[in-house]
Amino acid sequence: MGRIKTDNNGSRKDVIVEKAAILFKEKGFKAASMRELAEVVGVEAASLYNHIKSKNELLHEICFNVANRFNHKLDELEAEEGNSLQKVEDLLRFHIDGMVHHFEEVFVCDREWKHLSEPYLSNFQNQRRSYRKRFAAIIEDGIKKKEIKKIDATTAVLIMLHAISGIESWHRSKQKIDGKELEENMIAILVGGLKK
Amino acid sequence: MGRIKTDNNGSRKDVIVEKAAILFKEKGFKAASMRELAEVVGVEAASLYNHIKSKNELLHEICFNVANRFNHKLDELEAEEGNSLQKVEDLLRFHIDGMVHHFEEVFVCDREWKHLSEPYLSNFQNQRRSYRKRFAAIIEDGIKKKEIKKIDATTAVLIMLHAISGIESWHRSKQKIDGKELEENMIAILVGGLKK
DNA sequence: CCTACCGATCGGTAGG
DNA sequence: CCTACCGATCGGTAGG
Repeated sequence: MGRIKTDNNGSRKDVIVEKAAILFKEKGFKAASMRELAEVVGVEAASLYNHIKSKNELLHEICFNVANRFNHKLDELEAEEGNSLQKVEDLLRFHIDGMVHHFEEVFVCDREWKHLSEPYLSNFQNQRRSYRKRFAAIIEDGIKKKEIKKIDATTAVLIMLHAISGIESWHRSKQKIDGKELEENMIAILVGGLKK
Repeated sequence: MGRIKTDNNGSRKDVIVEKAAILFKEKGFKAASMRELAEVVGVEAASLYNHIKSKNELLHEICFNVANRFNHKLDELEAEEGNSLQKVEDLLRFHIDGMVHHFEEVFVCDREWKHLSEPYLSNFQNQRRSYRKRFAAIIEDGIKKKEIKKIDATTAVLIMLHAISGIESWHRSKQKIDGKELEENMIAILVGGLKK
């Protein structure tokens, strides 16, 4: 029953989520209205609800898409053997790449997750806390192995993740340096700060 | 006419702005309502308008208070002679101190300035751009004098300012390390990343 | 500083 | 996918 037709809704919903990310990034979740979103998508506001359940669903779709990608990357990294400093660099490059190439979703996930509704909000906060702990554990491991200078790992994680979210300003700037060059500069400074 | 009485409104308004900063930080500017603010202040919503002109006025009061403090600090720093790396460290410590001790206002200024109304919005964006350029100029000066490693100064500024805004997470965390220790760790990593 | 209230806009639903 | 519309809530004002 509807086996064939329902799947066609997939791409339509994807477009809505994608446009929502752009809109939420520009105006903020609360300030963005469903009527504006409808206009961008090219339908009446009421029609959006044939594809989505609520405005909140759009936000948690965006946030969990992003969170899942990062969690998956971290899973991979933890499974690898090797130098901790190299792992940190690898993860940073993944984050930088995310900010450069999936800017809107990552930005919305970073800045608008507070507006998630329960139970998604708690779930998200737990995942976020866990992610940071695992990231810090890699750094601590590196400190133990004398590959990384002795610093507070939690603070280091906090610095790195937020530093990367600064790529927002890079997107906005006019005399943009090249994305690859941005990445190399960020790595030089951030990884440089960890070296002994 | 009203020379004496009008000044009494000063402290009352200050309380409102202060409470507004806390509320805007917690819920975001758009999601925070004047009725909630009134409740926190301890009056009816309508009574707030005897002290302020609009919700927007609260936001630009907060944002420009913060911006003025930072601009003033930078003025001082530029007037000094001395080592560029030291100046950068000094400015970073000022920013860290701002995030630790004037958390709500700085946070709101950082994250909610987009909701400023014209002409304040344009004014704010200009000030912000100018501030970053002046900060970058100090770093470039340090590179020229071989006090700082050769990196893109604009990227460095972007990293530092955003890294510091990460202190938000520190405020939220339970097993908080000491404020002073946080500062030293941040300086070690960030300034460490600039050293040759 | 309060009571009473306005016009605008919001997210979302009914029904086709 | 649209027209028509609802209840709730918003920022703000009038008048005392």
